[in-house]
Amino acid sequence: MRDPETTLRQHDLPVTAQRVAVLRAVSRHPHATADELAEGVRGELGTISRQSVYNVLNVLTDKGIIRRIQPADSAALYEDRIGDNHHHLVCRSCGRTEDVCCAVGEAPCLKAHSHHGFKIDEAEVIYWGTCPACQKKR
Amino acid sequence: MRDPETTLRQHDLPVTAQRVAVLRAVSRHPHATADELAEGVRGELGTISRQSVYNVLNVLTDKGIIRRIQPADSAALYEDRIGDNHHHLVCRSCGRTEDVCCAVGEAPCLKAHSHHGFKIDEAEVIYWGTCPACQKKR
DNA sequence: GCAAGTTTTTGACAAAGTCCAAAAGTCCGT
DNA sequence: ACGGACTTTTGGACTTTGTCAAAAACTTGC
Repeated sequence: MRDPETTLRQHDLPVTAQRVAVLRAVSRHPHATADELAEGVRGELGTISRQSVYNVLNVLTDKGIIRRIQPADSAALYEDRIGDNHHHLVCRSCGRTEDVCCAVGEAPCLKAHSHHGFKIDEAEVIYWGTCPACQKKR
Repeated sequence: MRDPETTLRQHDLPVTAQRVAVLRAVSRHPHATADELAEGVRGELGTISRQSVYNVLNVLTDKGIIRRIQPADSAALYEDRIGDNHHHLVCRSCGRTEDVCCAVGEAPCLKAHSHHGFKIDEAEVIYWGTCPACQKKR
């Protein structure tokens, strides 16, 4: 992703310190929650309100600049990488999240076209399992 | 699904009025939230506490009697159909949820074996789109 | 029936987000 | 630069979804 300010201008968004800092935080910490990102931003800006973090994340998500994923039993996570159709692998016991390239050929999962008259725009895949560290623990 | 009492006994669960009623409610209303199910149960039993609904749903989910799905921006939904590897289609604007049989051949999506050392036990697929009713509205 | 062990209930609590109105900032034309 | 119009940010209250804990009420097996 190019630098935050340019990205914001390309999407007709006024450039504010908060938005720049949130974008950088998302870049630095992929798969972070809103609260974790808020912490990251505070390290850079000093302070930011919880509401602003949500505002910014919502705007950026709406514009397609970042992507929100919401695994079960966890707060929403945000990430930088967009448009490359990758999926996620989540550990059931610790919540650790990893990226996974689409497993078979090119996006076979998207083929459920027009079922029930729905217009489908995305297929989201989440693989559930146990990460190496948690396998050892038991 | 066979009758609720038999199902409970098969899993060594004491048969209580609440459990039977919740099971029936899940059967009657696939893809309902905990609150909607509570309403359904009240129509049958008169009253049930919110906590009991959660207790029962958790026990049933743990035993694999029902399945919980948790689409983004929605409370958890519960359903009867288990073990047939079907997925879900969710309307972004109204939240309507439909079942979808696995789109291509037999569960191609499950093939992301052992990525990152994870032991994968389930691949969950959610198709996002717009349902027919919401397409008309705009 | 009775004892032993589970469930259910009630009420308080926690996490993640949203709503609202006031204060502060950004951008654009001059 | 500067001012005004418009957008963001803030802070606080509120909502939703769900969990925790202790007491009261059930189920079950003998």
